[in-house]
Amino acid sequence: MVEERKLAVLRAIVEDYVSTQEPVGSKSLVERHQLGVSPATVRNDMAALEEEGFITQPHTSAGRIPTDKGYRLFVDRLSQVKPLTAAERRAIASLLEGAIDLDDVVQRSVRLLAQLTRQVAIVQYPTLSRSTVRHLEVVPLGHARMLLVLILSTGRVEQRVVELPSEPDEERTADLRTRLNRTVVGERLVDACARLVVLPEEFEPGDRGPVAVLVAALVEAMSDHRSDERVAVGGTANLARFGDGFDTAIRPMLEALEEHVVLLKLLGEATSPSTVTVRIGHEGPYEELAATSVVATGYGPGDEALATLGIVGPTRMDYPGTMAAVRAVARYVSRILDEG
Amino acid sequence: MVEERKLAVLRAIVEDYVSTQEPVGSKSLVERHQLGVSPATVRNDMAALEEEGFITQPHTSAGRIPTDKGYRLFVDRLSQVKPLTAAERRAIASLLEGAIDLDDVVQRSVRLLAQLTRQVAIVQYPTLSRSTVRHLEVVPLGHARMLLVLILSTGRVEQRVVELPSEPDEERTADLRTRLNRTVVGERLVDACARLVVLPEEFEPGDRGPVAVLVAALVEAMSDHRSDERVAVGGTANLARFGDGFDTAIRPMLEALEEHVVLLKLLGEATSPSTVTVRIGHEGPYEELAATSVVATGYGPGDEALATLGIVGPTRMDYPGTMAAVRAVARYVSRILDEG
DNA sequence: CATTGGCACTCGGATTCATTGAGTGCCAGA
DNA sequence: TCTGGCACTCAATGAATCCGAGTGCCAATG
Repeated sequence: MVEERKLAVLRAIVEDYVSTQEPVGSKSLVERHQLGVSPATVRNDMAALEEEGFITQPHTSAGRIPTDKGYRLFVDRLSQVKPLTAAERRAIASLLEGAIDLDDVVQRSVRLLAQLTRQVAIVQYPTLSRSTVRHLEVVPLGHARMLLVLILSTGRVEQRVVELPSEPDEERTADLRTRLNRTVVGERLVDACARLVVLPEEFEPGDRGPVAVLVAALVEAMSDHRSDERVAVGGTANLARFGDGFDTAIRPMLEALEEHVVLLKLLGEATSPSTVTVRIGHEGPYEELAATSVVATGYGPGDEALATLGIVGPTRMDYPGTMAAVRAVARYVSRILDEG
Repeated sequence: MVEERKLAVLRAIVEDYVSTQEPVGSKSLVERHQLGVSPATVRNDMAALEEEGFITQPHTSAGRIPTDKGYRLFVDRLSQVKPLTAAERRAIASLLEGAIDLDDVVQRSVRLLAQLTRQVAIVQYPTLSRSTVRHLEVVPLGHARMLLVLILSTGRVEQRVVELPSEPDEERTADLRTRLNRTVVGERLVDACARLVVLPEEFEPGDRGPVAVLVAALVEAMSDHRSDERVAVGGTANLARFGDGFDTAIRPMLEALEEHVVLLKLLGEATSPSTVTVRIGHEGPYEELAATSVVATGYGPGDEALATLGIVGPTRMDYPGTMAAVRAVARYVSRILDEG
């Protein structure tokens, strides 16, 4: 028995099963692929593959389907990168070029990814932790209320309204604006936070109270939004194509899609845009989603992974194609962030 | 034949069908309700109701199910307002009290509505057209770029970055800020737009260019966001409970949920918070959603309908309970907007 | 005249049973 | 090591049957 052919058989099984969604038998295998051997030989290989846990039969007298372990081997060693078509590349470029701001980029990406892969797409909004503060504006609203507007290098704008113990006069406000900006502009969020918390000490004792209130709101805006990271979801209609295990598989999926925390955990740690992470079935963190796989990667300017994007779909999916699409979108988005 | 009893029969049919999800026959009807007549009599009534188009049989020798027309009659004349339980009232109050800003109110409402009705909930973000301008801030970002921050009476904040032909000096900026605020503060968005477009004429001919650029951005921010109204969606996992017509009904639903324009059309015109609109099956604007009903109502401060919220579910739903929940949430949200 | 009990009739859904065929494992032979 | 042959398994398919909930109609009744 040739080891190499055994792997070829596994590859053929995965490919056939993904495209037909039906258990594949030895006969149809030799018909559809040039394996150069008889069905009986393939059967021997299949028996061995099953022994090793790469494939399994749903019931005796049926063809084989890949196990999670089988998909894993396929993804790691058997699949070739499937280049996108020119049309697809153009579609990506033209759709993303038109974006007007950061949020728009994210929303377009999610739609794009869903269309390309025909799966449910998830795009995390860029994390703020790595970005820097571009400007901080303090706007008095009257009645001792202040609007804080935080503008970040990624283009994101955060705002908070805070209530002060008393209405500060115009001069104090201007002074505050200057000093706050001097403290945070150009700094990374983490550093900005660190410098902010000690800022009140530089003020007159009488002014420390109000300043502390402002600082607290700012620190909250910065760190709060770092943990409570937002995600965009698209292509949920593709769930309807899930196939057989409909209500068993779709229910937990719909629930997961409502919980952004769950989605973030699904996407996992942001990796470099050139590395695509594939998590197959049980490898994921949720037992209820054992029938789904995640294909994800990081993205961000300058090859630095600011956030994660990816897709979720049935374990039985076209991994090479999906991985290519995910990687391509991540690269394009990264490039756009580079320019912005 | 007593006309009144016929209606009682229809009511009983609707109630039973909604709770059991199965066609209801004459015998089980008299068992479960105190109609005081025999099955044979009920059969006569049912024949009449079918003749008039209020009920139908899926196939001969089966029980009856209500038609859209039957549900309509039920909703209009037969259903009683089902008061919420004390626990539900408390849940609404406590969940909504904790909201920190407008967006948070909307997001909490959508979750609340989904939980109460166990349907897919949709809440439109309050329309800006009726709200007034509270403050307008102009922040120079350097490199001839300006940040415009628009704060509205509803608490919503819109921002735009505009690029000017040249960097204005500090004095000009301050002057601009003052004059812009004098023009728009306190005005409704529509009026603010109207006054803005003629504003450049008040400036020196040389300054009109930059001012016009700013005005254009502001007008865009105001009117743009009026048409491109946003909606929040929640409780999609409830789609999994849709029942039988799963993939026929769920597919178009998932697609609709991705298209906010479609959702807005589904919700329809905002009505007064005290009026709950019910659109049953074919009464809605989309043929593909003929198996779904919409229960919606307007909400907003001071009984003025700023936006719409509601739920979408199968025609076979608990209308009285759903209507009560929708109305209750709309009232609570309106009250909160009143205070804000 | 509305109501009721009786009765024949319908027909979808469940049950059973036989058939089919794709697919397997195993073995002897090339 | 591969192959053809062969007996075996078992899900899926379809025909035949049964069951019963539910109906419509009618004659009898208060």
